[in-house]
Amino acid sequence: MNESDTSRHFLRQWIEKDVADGKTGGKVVTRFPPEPNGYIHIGHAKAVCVDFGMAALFGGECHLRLDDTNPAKESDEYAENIKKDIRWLGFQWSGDGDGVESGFYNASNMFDKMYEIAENLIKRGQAYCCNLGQEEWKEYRGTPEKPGKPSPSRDTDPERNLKIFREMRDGKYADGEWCLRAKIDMSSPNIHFRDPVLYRIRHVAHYHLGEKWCIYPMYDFAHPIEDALEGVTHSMCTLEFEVHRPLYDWVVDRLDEMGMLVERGGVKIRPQQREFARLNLTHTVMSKRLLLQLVTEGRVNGWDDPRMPTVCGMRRRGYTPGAIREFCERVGVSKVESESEGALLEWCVREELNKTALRRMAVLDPVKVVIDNFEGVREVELPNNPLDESALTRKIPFSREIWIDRSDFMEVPEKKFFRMFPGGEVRLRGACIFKCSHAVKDDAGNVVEIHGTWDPGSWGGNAPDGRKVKGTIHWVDAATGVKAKFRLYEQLFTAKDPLKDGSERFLEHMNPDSLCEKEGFVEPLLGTAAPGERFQFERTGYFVADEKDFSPSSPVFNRTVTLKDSYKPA
RNA sequence: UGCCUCGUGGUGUAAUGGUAGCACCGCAGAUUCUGAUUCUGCUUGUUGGGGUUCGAGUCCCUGCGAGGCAACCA
Repeated sequence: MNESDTSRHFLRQWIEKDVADGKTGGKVVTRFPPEPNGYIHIGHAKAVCVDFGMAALFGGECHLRLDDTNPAKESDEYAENIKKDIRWLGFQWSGDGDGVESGFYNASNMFDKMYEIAENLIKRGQAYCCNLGQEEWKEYRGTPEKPGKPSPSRDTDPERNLKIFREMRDGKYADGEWCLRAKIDMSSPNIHFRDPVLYRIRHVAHYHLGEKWCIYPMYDFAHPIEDALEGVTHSMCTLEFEVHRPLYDWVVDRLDEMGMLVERGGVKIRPQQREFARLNLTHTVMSKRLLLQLVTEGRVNGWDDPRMPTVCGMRRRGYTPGAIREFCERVGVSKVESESEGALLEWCVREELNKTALRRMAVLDPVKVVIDNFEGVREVELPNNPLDESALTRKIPFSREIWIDRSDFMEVPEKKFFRMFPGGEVRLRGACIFKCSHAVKDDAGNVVEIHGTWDPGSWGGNAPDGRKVKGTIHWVDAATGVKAKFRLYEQLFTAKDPLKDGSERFLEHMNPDSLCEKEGFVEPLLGTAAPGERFQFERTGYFVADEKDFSPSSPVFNRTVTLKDSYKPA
């Protein structure tokens, strides 16, 4: 990615201007703030690319901050996997790798500061404790069309508020009994200004801090504080937070009044929030809740199921970090809610793998071919990657009996089928020209064995008389081929938008054929592949040795993506 | 019917008052020992109406459409 390739989208122009205006104190600082309550998916990957990408573009830094302000749903397992996935995507926060991790933050590490700020707000008469119940709360808040009305506690004096707030902290009250609210404007057209809740009581242990707190800050209060205290200059998030922005600015203003904004290069750093459209992908769902449902109901085999849009799922599928980054670059950044096509992601994957994946031959649905006039064993030499000479070549044994794919044979060829059929000639990739004589069938009419002869003058693949053979098919030597399992993946959902009938009915759109398991043979070399290693199986697709289930004695390959196929029977 | 945001080919995005461009998808052809790759060509677009301007996708007004906001979630 160089500068001219990068789109000059509105966020970039925004930051450019702030840098020019000297607002950043010499360093652009962004942040990626996931909540550790699930695995990150391709949608988060776009945010990671934007957050880390913009920082890198301006020579600044991007913090990884776990926004762990709601202990009810968060866990260390999620936290660790988020870090792993971001590293895998190819991004680094300051100090990652040398154990310092100065660019890594937990929101929960700022709880002391947040509490102090909350007390300050109370003392300044800008926040108060409120004990409205759920129902009353709703009634007092009003609706978007109707202004709210003040809580009876709105004008309690700071002294008493401070006392109650400390009692909240000390565990004197039950969940929901009291909360701390900002004192702003109950009649604002923006509901987030109607005295929003700043702190709520939650008698729940925090995965990171244990029992230290029983009150926890709300996102709208915590986020601007985190940004400000970390010296973040540009805080980018998704569109639904646009309405929260005035509140974000309100908190930053209060921090400014309290003299709590950090200074850098003689400049007071005022964090600013801007919003861009989240990534949506066709034929999948992106909501953490729905993905969790797929996992817990066993509709897929875990968060890292290769059909999942999670980063760990895509990794297991064989997608590359580079392809994912390229995809995020290509879909662009804007404020238009849109749905990108999965085809573009697949194109990015093929684009990279075509250049880098070693070529191999694998037969997924084997049928035996006997070359009646072939004797002994010969060796075929083929390039590991015809696009990259430095990848060198490999040698593959070839003998009288081989496996080919069932789909490469037709007893009665249709028009424009130029693979194997009785009476026709086909090239066996890298080996020779073969003329099929007949097929042996079982009682049910299934082809069980194909016979024919080779042209002894054609070793290497070219006819001695220069005659053209249009079709070339792949094969695996039966004597030395290695048995292998293949997992063929397709879209998890048949509908472009699985949520079109509402999220409660999205399961109805699941693709029953999203996973198809096959058993066949691969060329001998593949028995020693490393888990996670990616290949192109010629004429078939890109595959990866499964990172969990592959072993030399029982090779398992996941299909990453098929090769483009322009074969259309006439 | 409150407030906020957004409408450019099938999809995603560019054009920042001056020739509507790029990519993916699709289609057609060339090359090819992968029906892949590569190469060439093609189809398809500014939400309607009014206004400002020499000139509007861009600015203004208005209609239409889409989305967001009424968790003590993030």
